[in-house]
Amino acid sequence: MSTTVRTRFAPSPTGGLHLGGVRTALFSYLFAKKHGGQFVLRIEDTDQNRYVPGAEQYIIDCLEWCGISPDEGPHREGPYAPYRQSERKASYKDYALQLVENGFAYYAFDTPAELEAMREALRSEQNPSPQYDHHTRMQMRNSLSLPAHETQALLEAQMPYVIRIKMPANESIAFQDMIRGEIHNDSNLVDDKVLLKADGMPTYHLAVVVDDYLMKITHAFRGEEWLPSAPVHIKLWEYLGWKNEMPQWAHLPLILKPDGHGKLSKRDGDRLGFPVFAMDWLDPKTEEITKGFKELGFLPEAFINLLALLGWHSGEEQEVFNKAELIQHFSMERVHKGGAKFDYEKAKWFNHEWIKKLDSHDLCERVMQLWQSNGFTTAQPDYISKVVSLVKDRCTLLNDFYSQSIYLFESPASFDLEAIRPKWNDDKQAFFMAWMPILQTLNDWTLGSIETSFKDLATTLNCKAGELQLPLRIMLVGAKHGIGVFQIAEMIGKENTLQRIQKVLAQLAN
RNA sequence: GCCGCGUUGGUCAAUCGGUUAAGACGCCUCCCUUUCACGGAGGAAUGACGAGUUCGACUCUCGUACGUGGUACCA
Repeated sequence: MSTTVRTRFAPSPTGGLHLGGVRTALFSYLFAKKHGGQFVLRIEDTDQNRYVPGAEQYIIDCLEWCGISPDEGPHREGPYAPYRQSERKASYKDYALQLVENGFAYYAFDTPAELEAMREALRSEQNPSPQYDHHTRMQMRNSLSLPAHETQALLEAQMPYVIRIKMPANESIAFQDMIRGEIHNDSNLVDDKVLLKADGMPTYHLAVVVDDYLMKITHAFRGEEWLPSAPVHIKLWEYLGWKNEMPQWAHLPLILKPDGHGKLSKRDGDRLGFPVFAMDWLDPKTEEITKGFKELGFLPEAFINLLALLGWHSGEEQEVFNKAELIQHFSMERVHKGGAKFDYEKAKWFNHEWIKKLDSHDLCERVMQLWQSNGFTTAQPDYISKVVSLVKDRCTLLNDFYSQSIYLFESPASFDLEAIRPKWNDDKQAFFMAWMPILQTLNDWTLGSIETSFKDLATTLNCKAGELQLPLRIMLVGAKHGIGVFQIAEMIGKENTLQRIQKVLAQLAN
């Protein structure tokens, strides 16, 4: 018997991947890798009404970008293929029938209208959502309430049916959750969930149990929203005779909206101005684009780092972890029980830390790649490399590199003259007029000598060097920001420096 | 309504019966810098409430409140 850890991520490709989903995948991945096991991707794609084409590939792409690609899944060969629920359709029915045969499930012929009628009849203030359960099932049209020959007749007449689990009465269903410990449920309060739909497709409940069994999953991670249906799954494992192979469960806490309440959803991102998807998602049905962390300039390292710290904590002071460190430090005991509100400010801080932490060659590669894809490719790689290391401290997102360094590549489109004018005078004009020829003849074009010539001249002309620096900055950058002025002059070279000074001097004269 | 899960500053959170209740983000002040940042120093800000157990409770138990999830032929 194998003891290899096998975790799985079972997303539904109905709308893409939001933060909660990626985090489930991440924790599954970290746990599997920590124990030298495999991480399996299993696609939940049998809801034809909601299926979104392209979503599966999108999920695979997101996981790859995050650096947590599954070892097995629809994107690659694996011993338990196929990994798409839709392609496993045939086998689920057999298991459902096996359950019926053993008395753990039954055929139900009720039409949607009949179901609605039952709910309507039983609905009250005390019970706003009546269930199909051991209280009501004998009043419904199913193989439990009908005589055997009638059931047989309906079946032969091809009457549409679903298969429902027969939840036992008066039983305490308990299971062990890796995060929450022992959890109890009263079987009387669990309804007879549909296992096989009228179209022959399994519901999640049946499919996930069958697949986890067949794929030999040892540890199942999912969101806390699945906790209420866990007792159904527990009984299924038991009824199918696989109790000893049941995986360990881990129900991850929810990621909540940063402001109000509730689970974080796609709409919150639009509303509050931050991404909730890993990468840009173009919904083929609505043609709507949802912005992703990647496109907004997040590094995948930072993304998984911030996600890992949302609901998990190492217990030590370290907060910035690379993937290897996450794997090493990760432990289920330190996963939180309570939901965590997402904080975009902290998310950006993580990215900033990662920009500073990244090897400068690596960082430069990524910046160049980004610029290339945006059609901005001007300078030589070694110049860009120098620029990147000079400005990286002031960049929070990868996209900031453009705005933070554009003045090192081209002359500013406009100059903030209003920042200079109030204190501009003839002395300052005279200073720059005198400085230009000095620069012109400066042989050693380095930060140090440029600065020395600037300060020496200021002393000679009895000007305050400090007061001249802001005008010079405006001349070179166009605005009140950027790296050291003399550094800028050195970077852009003598010709550009003189040109920009002249340009502003001319504009000030008008 | 019922059931499940949860609750330490604005946010992420440490603590696993005895601490001045860490740290980080954000915010504020100062320093550095005659730009914007980075960096450095400091500050404000936390145990939902009520009982009980105990010499002692943020920590254990119970209750209440609040939050959140579920209550579908959706996942």
